[in-house]
Amino acid sequence: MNYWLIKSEPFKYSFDQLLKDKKTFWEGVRNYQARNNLRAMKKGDLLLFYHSNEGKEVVGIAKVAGEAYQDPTTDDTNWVVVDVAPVKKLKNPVTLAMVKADKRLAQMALVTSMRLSVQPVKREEFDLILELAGEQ
DNA sequence: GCCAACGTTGGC
DNA sequence: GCCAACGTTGGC
Repeated sequence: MNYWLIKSEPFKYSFDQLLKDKKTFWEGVRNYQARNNLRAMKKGDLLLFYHSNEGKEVVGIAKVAGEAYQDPTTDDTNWVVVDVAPVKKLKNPVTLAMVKADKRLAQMALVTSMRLSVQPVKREEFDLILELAGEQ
């Protein structure tokens, strides 16, 4: 089981929208590193859902509902999407400021590779985020 | 809206 | 294959 963090601008696709849709395919990734992370995802992997720009916070947990396949929105075979389903909304969103303020999370890609839109998360980091969210 | 960081493109 | 130019992302 692996853990990941995916970013979305809330006005483009928010976690609430995902809760409403029950399932979506994660499209629009046009960065090789992010793409490679998508390809590495396995069904059942857990995802932190981060809102960039507005909010700048982790708002929910989602999971990989289906592994990478050709992005249906383009003919370019370089790009893939994965199926994503909501798990739960966090009681208290974890803001970027909180993550940055916590020394234990200083190594998170969210801090070190700010612009990467699909990034791996360590199990300890995932647990810490849940702790900060008041989920455990 | 600005700008820093960073990834990609294209000329040489 | 280098690197300057350019475009995009995302925090502030």
